[in-house]
Amino acid sequence: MPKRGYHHGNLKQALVDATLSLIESKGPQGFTLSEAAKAAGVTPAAVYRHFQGREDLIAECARQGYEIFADLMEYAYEKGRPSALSSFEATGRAYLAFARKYPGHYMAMFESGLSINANPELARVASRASGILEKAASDLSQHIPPEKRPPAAMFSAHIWALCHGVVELYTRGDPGARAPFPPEDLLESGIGIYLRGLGLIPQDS
Amino acid sequence: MPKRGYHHGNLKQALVDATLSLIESKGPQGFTLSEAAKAAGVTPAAVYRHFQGREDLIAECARQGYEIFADLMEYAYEKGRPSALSSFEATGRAYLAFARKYPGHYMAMFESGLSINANPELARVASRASGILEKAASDLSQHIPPEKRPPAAMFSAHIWALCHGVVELYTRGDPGARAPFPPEDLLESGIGIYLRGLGLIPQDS
DNA sequence: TGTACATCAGTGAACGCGCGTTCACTGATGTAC
DNA sequence: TGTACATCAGTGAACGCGCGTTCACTGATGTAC
Repeated sequence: MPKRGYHHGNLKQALVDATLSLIESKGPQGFTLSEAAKAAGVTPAAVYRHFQGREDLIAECARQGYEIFADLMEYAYEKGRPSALSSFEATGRAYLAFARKYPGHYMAMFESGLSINANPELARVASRASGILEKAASDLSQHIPPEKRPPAAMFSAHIWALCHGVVELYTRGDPGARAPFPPEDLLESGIGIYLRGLGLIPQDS
Repeated sequence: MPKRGYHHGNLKQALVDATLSLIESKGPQGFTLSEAAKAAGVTPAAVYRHFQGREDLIAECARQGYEIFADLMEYAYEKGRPSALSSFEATGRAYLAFARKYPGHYMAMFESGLSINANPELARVASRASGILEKAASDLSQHIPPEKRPPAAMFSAHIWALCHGVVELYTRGDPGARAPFPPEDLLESGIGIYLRGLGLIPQDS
């Protein structure tokens, strides 16, 4: 990061990075544009060269997050093939891994309260991410007899909700949030029981 | 609410109520102490007669929320008896119903970022709430053969996470959050599949 | 019933502060010739 | 290679604003006698 001199060189990304670490430590509403500027070593006014304001800055963090997230999900999905089951399980694991590894991005995406649809670019990249999980769910649903097959969108929503709940409740380092089990184990076992309920894993395994 | 005159009469609760509706509309970090005071028809300084500050005000909202929440869960649990299964399912439904009916409380409890353990009274009432779900899970686990019985705390955590995920992802009126299914149905079907996976509901129902 | 007095909830002014945003500017960089 | 000039990223001062918090105060209420 060549920061010396009058011109920063790569201020836009430096601001995003500063914002990400502020979000991580103080929450998406817990910091100011001025703080982000200072953290990037720059005057608050300089931010306006690259972003329309605070909201826009957070949106860019979320956008980059969705991009990374979708890539990870895609990679997990591909790697699990050709087994639909292992693909599906891998995407669940990837979800949690992402939340762990990129907490700032995760919070910008899911906890900042920004409206996805207000920003077309954001909507596009977000739907790329969710599309992959839906694809994995749809592949998997082929293995359920048609007459008792629930809509793929439904169990992709179940898994998404379970993943999100585990992240929010058991992953945060909040003093006071006691995690009864490691989140990874919790998610793994939860998904296992769920898939057994769908008849996709033998009952006695 | 007798508000006329110099003395308010019930300012403490009026402040809590004002805060709850501010949280509901602007998020737990999206309002100021001064706004809450103004909404209650009072000078910001008056707040300090009843609370130590903003944080303390939110904590009281959360405390009242946990109290209501625990009562609802308890009621649902009792009402489902003596069937352990129906008790368990009822607590899941109660969770979602609470989140829907008391969004301000819910956000103060789960999205405000306040540390439960920093406030002993808050920790006490919060554990009363989670204790009920764990009890329901423990009752239910008696119906699983001991050798394949997972810890009750584990599947209470699974259900808690699923409930929370459904609320966060599919209940919020955010423009852009399309809910593929009504949250109630999503939760109901998710829990159903999960319980089938545990062998507590016949596979072909 | 009336009066004196203690209590205490809420006031309003004051404080220092950091915010977001604007603006004319400055000075580094890159390019044309 | 050198020079003139256009570009534009970042500066720093300024603005009006609302914040949280403190303080001496005021005036309503309740109670003792």
